Amino acid sequence: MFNHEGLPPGNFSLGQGTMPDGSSHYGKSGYVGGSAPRPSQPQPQSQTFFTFPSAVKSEYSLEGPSTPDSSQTKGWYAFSAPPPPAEAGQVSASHNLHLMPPKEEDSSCSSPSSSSSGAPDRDLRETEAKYCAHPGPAYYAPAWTGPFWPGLGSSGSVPTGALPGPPLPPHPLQALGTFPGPRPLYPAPLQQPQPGLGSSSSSSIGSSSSIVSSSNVSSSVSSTSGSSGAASEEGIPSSDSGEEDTPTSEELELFAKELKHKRISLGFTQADVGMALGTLYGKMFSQTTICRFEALQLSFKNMCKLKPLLQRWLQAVENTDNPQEMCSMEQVLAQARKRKRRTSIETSVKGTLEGFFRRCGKPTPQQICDLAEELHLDKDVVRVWFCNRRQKGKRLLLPYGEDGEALPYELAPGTALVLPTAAVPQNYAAPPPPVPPALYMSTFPKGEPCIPGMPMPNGGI
DNA sequence: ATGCATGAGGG
DNA sequence: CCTCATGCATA
Repeated sequence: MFNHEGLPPGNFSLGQGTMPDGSSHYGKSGYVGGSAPRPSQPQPQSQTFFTFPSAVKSEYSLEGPSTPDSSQTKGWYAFSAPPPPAEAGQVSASHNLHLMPPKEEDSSCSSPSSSSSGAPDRDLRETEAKYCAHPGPAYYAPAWTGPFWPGLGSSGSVPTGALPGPPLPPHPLQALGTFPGPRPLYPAPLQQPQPGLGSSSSSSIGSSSSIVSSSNVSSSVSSTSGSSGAASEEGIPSSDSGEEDTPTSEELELFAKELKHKRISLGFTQADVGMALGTLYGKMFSQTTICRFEALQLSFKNMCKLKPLLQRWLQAVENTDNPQEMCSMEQVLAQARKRKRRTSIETSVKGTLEGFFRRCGKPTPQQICDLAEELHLDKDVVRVWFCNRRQKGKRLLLPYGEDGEALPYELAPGTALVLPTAAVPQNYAAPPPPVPPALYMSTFPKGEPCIPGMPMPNGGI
């Protein structure tokens, strides 16, 4: 029934066959690891090393120059884990350990909403049933199609007109019109005090604090504002004049479109914009983020937070003679932070994970562990996969209130999933459920019910 | 455009 | 551990 909890951590992947083949990429070694001169970032990496919670954390390795095959160990554990060779576990385990995921039947999904208890499981809405007793309509697919922004859809889509013209406030930025000629990419590489913008700031959209202050960025800007530090607080956001306070979904959507449009017209890439923000505010963003912004794939809060910045950028480029100046530079930062190689999960494995996810969006550590073993993946990989999957689910399904509040509406099983057509960003036009159905079921024996939002008690850590 | 990863924060 | 905001690496 249950399994050993004490799985040898570290060794999942060591097994031989697993990773190597599956994930093809490893060979590439994009990283050169050490050599990079990294600008030491103020990251607290240190702790990482020591913490090793579950022992599995050994990944990264800069495998240095050579790691080729000799060790065959999959490339990534440079210092591969601890040696607890519990190989026995591997093999034998394979059969005795069965993940006990959620019992497929009823328990798990049956009442998706049964959670009525008020459980706010916003995510996992998609969980449905395919696997549940009834074959029902697999809502799964539909789920993906949707766009996400609640308000948007409703509006019927956007008037796509010109923006209402949010009053973009006259900002210091305008001063930018005349930039300091050579825009320094980043004001200050090392020092990034952006506590404000950081994730945490999320809390306050408008209130985000220090944005500008970071550095000289503002050589010109700051001066304008005068009070750099303090000002920052109000500076950016607020001044924007009251409007930035929580824009509606429609506004965000319109803005995103406008941004994209103008950006393209001006010939800028998403990366350029992200960088420009760095020059303007000292907080740079990646192409990824800009892309997601344009596609409305960020959380509502996050969108709200970024909008003012982008808005200012837009104004700046529009007002300047040579926009080119704002971007054009090229990415420089090579983050030398060694990052674990990106794991490439095989499609079939992904399908398995998806199948599991549908029944249980939040597996317990034990389940993760078992699943990892079963799939021959690192436990952390599995854990992260679920985290990302949940995040993705939310991103796509979570409805927002017009005013920005997330409305916890519970969807009736069938209804909600069918998202209202909204202005769909471009993606996901027709999302054929990427998951190959069935097949997986068998894999998981049913164990206890896994309620989507709740961690099972027993699974415990 | 997206998938997987990292890290800060919160519990 | 989880969520969230972000970003590198990739497809």
